[in-house]
Amino acid sequence: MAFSKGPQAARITSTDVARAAGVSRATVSFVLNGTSTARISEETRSRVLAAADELGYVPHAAARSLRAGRSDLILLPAAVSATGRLFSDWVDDMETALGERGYTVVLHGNRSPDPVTAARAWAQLRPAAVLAMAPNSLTAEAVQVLAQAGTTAVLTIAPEPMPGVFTLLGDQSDIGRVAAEHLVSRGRRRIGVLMPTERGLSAFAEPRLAGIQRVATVHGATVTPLPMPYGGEAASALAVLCRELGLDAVFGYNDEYAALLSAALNDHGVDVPGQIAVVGADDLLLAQIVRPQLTSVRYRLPAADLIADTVDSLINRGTAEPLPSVWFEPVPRQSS
Amino acid sequence: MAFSKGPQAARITSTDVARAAGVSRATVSFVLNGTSTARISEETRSRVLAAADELGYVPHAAARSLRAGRSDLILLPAAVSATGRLFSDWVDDMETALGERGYTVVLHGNRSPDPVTAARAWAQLRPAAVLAMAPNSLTAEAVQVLAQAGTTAVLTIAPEPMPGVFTLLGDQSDIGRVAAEHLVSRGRRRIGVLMPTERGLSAFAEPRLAGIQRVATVHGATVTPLPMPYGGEAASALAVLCRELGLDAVFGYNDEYAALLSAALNDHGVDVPGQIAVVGADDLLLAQIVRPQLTSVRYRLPAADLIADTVDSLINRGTAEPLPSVWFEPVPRQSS
DNA sequence: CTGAAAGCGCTAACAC
DNA sequence: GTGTTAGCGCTTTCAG
Repeated sequence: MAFSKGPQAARITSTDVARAAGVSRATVSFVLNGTSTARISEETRSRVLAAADELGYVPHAAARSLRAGRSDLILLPAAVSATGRLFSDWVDDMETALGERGYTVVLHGNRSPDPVTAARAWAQLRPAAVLAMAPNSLTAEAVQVLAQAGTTAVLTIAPEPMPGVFTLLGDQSDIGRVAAEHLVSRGRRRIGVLMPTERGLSAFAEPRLAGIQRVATVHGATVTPLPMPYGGEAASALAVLCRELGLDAVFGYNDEYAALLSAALNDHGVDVPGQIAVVGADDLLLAQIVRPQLTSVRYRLPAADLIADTVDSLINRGTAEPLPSVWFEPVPRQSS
Repeated sequence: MAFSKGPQAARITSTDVARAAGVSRATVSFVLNGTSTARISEETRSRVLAAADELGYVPHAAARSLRAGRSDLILLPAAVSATGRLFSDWVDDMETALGERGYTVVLHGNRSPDPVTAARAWAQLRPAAVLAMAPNSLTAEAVQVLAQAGTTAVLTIAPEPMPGVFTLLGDQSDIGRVAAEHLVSRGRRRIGVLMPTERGLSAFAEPRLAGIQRVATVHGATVTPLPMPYGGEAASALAVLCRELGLDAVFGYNDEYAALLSAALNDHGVDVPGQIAVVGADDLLLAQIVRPQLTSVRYRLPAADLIADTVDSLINRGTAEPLPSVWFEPVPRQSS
């Protein structure tokens, strides 16, 4: 496709609007922001609005927040690809809820090697709030970086409260714990744990593994970590390995990986759950689609509206009421 | 969890760095941006760098781009939840590829009723580029809004070139066409078309339906649109309806919806593909996991690196070489 | 009720 | 080589 740039369109600023409406820039600002300290006549008001509309004026967010000293940007660090449907639906709801409260939500795919580097990248944008939902995405130093950039509304999920951060109490290792307790109660003792090799997922996978190991130790079960990239051949190879190792159960990291492995086991003539039980996590619809239907671990976050109110309060008052913990429960189905 | 705001951290600006290093703000700027017009002594350079590091200085992106008249922000309007794995992997690759080229990629979940409103929301951020990959997310007027905001690097996918926009040639209706041709060649004549009711998806679903209708008309097949929300009960109800309507094939919108329906058909004793053939789209791994394995339509986008180069060229030179079209092909499996 | 004026933090001519 | 200076587009006192 041939493509060449059209003529550069004129850049419209509030000065242009002011000139067109025959008022000062200050008046334009008052009208457009509905500032109540200044009373603007209805006639002036509509003239300004008409001029802005006519010229196709769009305010410059950067200039606005630079001057105002606050921004309406909320940063949600998350790699889309590392996002199951459960979380992405929640993100969607958060965007809606925060949008209704006047914020601009933006997802920032996080390619940083460590929390401080990541925090620096976020801090450049001077967001009003950062919602760091991935485990271990924050350290004290990272929080400090954000604070120095003026972002004091920081929210995260962690096993215990982090200083200076609004912490949603929740522990990924509980997912492992719940899954392991379920498997052990079903008599399984040789548990494999699928570890996805995709970047960004080990932060979730490691604690899940740890949770399983804790339960296993108590009940004298063995735990074997099984690295696996998301793909059919890898799953097939791993299915063979599972049989060779004589495992009687696999925790599949989440439903997607678990379903992949379960199908591969099936292809290799391994009966699920007869020979090997498989448990996933996230309780995606996928778990109900596949056969055998997949046992899963569901987690629930507080409702988006509740969290949005919290974030809003954090931004405006610097403090917020505690929220209920993140909460995990097993959903037994055919695969275990 | 109780939470209260800690002490407000001091805001560090380049002035602070300059003072700490005993130089002017200009010198700080030169050092930090590696501006080559000014020669800075190695000694000054390292003193500035040390001071910046010491103070934990993070540049203010808004101030920077306000002054420089250009931003390194690239906006990718996309609702995470409306994103299949195929697309989200591509997004991930784009973030990496553009990140390597010095850009900050940000996803903007698009809750706007129309393209112009959406464009206005994007334009507020004055991005260097907008990658509007969802069909029909752009109109001439929306492009105009972006151009007035200084965003001339706009990329989209559309059936034919849009003026002022770098258009990746590709037509969602081809997905429907490919699917319908496949079904017709297998002797199917009573085709149902699953239409997801989730917001944001009709832009994809409508053209796919249109593509199917075109093929059906030619071959004397009937087409029945079947609205369905993403969920187990809805799928179940629809399975019953499919049987009642005497359909012999269903195009499932994409693999996720198709798999859901296929499982529901199975639950209701309908043989797939014996009685009803099911075809998905996107060729997700899911299609290989489910039984019967799902026939799908795969599409391929040009490689992320290629598109990143195009975007870079669009930003810096205002023009770019044509790219290969988006490309669709059927992937026959057991379900049809 | 409206306008003049002072910056927010930063960059890039242009001086020295 | 390094510093001075003039803004980028906007908000917000403070006068009138």
